[in-house]
Amino acid sequence: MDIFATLQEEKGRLSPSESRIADILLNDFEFAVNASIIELAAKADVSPPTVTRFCRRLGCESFSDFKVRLARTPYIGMRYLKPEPKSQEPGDVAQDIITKAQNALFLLHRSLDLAAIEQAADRLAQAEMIYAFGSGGNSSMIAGELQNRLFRLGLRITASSDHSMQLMMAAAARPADVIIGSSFSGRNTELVRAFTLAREAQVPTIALTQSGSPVAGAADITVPVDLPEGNNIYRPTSTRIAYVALLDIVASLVAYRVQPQATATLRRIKQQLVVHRDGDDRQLLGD
Amino acid sequence: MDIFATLQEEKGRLSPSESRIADILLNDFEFAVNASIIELAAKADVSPPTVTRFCRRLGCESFSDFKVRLARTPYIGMRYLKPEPKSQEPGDVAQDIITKAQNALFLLHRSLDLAAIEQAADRLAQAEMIYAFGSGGNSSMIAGELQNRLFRLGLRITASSDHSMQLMMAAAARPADVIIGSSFSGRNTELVRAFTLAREAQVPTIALTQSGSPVAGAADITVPVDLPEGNNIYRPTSTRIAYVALLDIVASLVAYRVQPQATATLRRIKQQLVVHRDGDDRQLLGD
DNA sequence: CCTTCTCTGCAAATTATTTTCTTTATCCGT
DNA sequence: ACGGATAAAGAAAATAATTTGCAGAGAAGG
Repeated sequence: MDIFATLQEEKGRLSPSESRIADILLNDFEFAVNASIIELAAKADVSPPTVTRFCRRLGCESFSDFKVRLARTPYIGMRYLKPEPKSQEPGDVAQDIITKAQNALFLLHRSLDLAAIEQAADRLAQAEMIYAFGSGGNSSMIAGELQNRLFRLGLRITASSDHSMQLMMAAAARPADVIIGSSFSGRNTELVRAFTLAREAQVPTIALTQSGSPVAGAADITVPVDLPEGNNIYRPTSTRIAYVALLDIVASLVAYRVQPQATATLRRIKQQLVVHRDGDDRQLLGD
Repeated sequence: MDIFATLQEEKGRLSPSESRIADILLNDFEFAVNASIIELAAKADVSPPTVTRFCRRLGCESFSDFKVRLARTPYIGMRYLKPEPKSQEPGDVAQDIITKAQNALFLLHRSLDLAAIEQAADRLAQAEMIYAFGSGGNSSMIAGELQNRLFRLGLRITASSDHSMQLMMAAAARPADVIIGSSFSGRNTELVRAFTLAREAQVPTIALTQSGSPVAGAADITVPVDLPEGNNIYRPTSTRIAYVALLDIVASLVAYRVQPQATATLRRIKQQLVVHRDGDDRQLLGD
């Protein structure tokens, strides 16, 4: 558990002095990670022992343990609160995007619903046919990636970003199949319609979307993805990265469930590539 | 600059005692971040002053500065050396994938060629028409994403994962256009062919690929992506995540270069979505 | 108004880190 | 091979940081 999560929980119960220490952590992380206990105490206007006690309360062994944990928290999370990047310099832009992406991964990891993911993996592994739906650019990429990942495991899967096709496919699907759909906003009403249709036909549905959203409500299994979004309209959403990672997790779990079949399929695919290319089999599976 | 990068540079020049300290950092990171200078010295079989000197040599102010930097490095980088994940439990798999992804982002950030990126962004921003090429699943996703990101900025762009189409498009392109292609392996010979064709027709080309590879050699501008790959064939490549992030960086820089145009285009796109959906404009640009 | 509890700082004790100084080992030119 | 220079590394001392123990202040509750 990281420091800031604990801090969140304990917040109400902190004494005035301790709150002042907490404020410094939140407002001046840079100072806090680099400060000695004496400097930190001075800045918070408390005595060093109070800082030690504060650390203990947060579940740390000692001040140095606290420092290490503090430094190790993907403090990145804090930056969401900070204003947008300083400049348009490539270095700053790169730094900002990498940070946001790492942050998104961190938040994803913290909020993963493993039970839902496992359920989804079970269903996918057993499906006779998988339909992957997603529209609007980002989600269509996710649907495509699902196909890209899962066909390699020997699963039967098709992806579609076309609403009309999705409806027809939902109508054609059978109870042994699975429909999996992605919606970043959770407000893709056409996807809701397809899910509803599937439900009537007893076809199981999995949604990768915001929890509590219409899309989530229409699916049998929801793998929730709840991340805050940046507000710079020029900035592509780091949420995409989180979705791709989530998808990797799901695909990996599916892979373990269908392992023998997957190994054989992968071998055939790889062989095909090697023969077709230049015989160097160190290359990736698919470019 | 992070500790491990410096360590890499200094490696050859370290004395025996210092090498022993370095070994501990590399082999037992967990111990190292939590140890006091005395414990670390004892484990390395050196005296505490030697540890202090070691820290200074690595560019740190003091041992505590060293500790903080050590703790803050996405130490994740180290895990590449470690064996594959412990189990098939969802929690472990998730942890492993998130770690690998963060690691990939970290390595990407460290190795970014900002000059090349800037050149690429310049070219893209000025292009009359952009052709995005990529095949084989992963790279076709990247080509699609390029389109998904850049059309929003008001740029004219089409993506293709079809080799024959790519050749025809390369032949149809004019010198004021730009061809941008992705290849994870750098060995996509069809892409090399398309680039070569483009070069003959004086159409500028940009490659997102491994540096030193055939694809890189055939392009005018190469934005290098050089990352080690995991070796678990069931594991999708975290390199994809790095590519997506790289693409975000490029797209952001392009956005700044075409800002007025982009703002107008984005407004129109957003308006379209709001009207078409339920009038809630807090939703993402494209699902 | 007293008791009791919590919060907090002070000073002492402990522990950690750095500095200084010295020894040892190594390298190089004669 | 021999001295001298230089670098490496430890011992001990000095300094700084951290924790502990204790006691006072103040609030809450009877």
